[in-house]
Amino acid sequence: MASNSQFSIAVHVLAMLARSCDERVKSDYLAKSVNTNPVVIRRLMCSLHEANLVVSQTGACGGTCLAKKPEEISLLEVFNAVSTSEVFSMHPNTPDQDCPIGRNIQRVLGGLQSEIDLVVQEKLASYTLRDVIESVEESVVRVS
Amino acid sequence: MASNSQFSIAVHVLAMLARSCDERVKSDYLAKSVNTNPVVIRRLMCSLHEANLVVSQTGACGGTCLAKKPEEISLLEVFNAVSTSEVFSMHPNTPDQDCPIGRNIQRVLGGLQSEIDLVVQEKLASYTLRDVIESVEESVVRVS
DNA sequence: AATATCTGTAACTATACTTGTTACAGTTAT
DNA sequence: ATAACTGTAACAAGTATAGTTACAGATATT
Repeated sequence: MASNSQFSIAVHVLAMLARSCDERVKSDYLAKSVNTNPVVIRRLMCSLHEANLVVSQTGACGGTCLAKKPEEISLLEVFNAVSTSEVFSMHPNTPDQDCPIGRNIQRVLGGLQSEIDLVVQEKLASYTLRDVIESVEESVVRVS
Repeated sequence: MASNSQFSIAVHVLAMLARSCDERVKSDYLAKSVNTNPVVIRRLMCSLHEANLVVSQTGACGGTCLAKKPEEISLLEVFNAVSTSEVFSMHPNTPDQDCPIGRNIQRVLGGLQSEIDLVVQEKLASYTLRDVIESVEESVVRVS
């Protein structure tokens, strides 16, 4: 229960919202599909709302809708809305600055990290929520 | 102290070994440069040894050397030797199989994960330990 | 107006992962 | 023999994630 699956849940939930068009969807309903607790969904919705990806309404007959059309939501936006960590982390302790390698390794690793982030972001930016829905539909067709 | 920095430490340590050519390097010495405990280094060496990247010798005057030349060690090999997690994780619980989205989302996300892994791997494969050392040396020159 | 139904959010627990640390068995050079 | 290493087990500490309960606040319905 330790690794971050927020992005996976986010894509799942957003696909559900896209399927419901403009009808508000309740966190209970989404939680059942994801197989988790409604509060987990509502917490996630908070991040998605801050990123302007969804709109929620409180009260009876409340729920959540997409804030944009599926083809206007890239997976990069979703990722940035919920992601926390990088592909690899720097060591938290400062290396020995008296060592030629220790003094410079963080700069080199930082550059590598930036390059990797870039290709990941490019890949994520190349897909929208619409693409996800279409892939899901293809799977549905294949299965039936 | 929670995110995995094994890859960063591995690159740091391997760069140190490359700099010492065929001289055996002790875990105490490496630990000082990385600013951590020698056991952390020895544990990491275990993974690197399994991946045939280093050779160690026990006993007095023991220590570790590179098993190959720096230009023959790609960062992808290093990453695969130590990495554990993916860029994003699947939700651990199985989604509701009675829901059209729930039934298919894992397949779609798995495909995305594979694509992302591929571009990350390509990027990592494009660099060797030699490139890292050269970048470090460049930094040294810049600083002095 | 009263009620039922939602979201938003705080607080707490459980679990798992990573690192740091101590300790010691086994190996090797001197 | 002794000293100096690695390999590795065992445990503590810190932190991140998710699950859960509880409740305040908002809103539609009656």
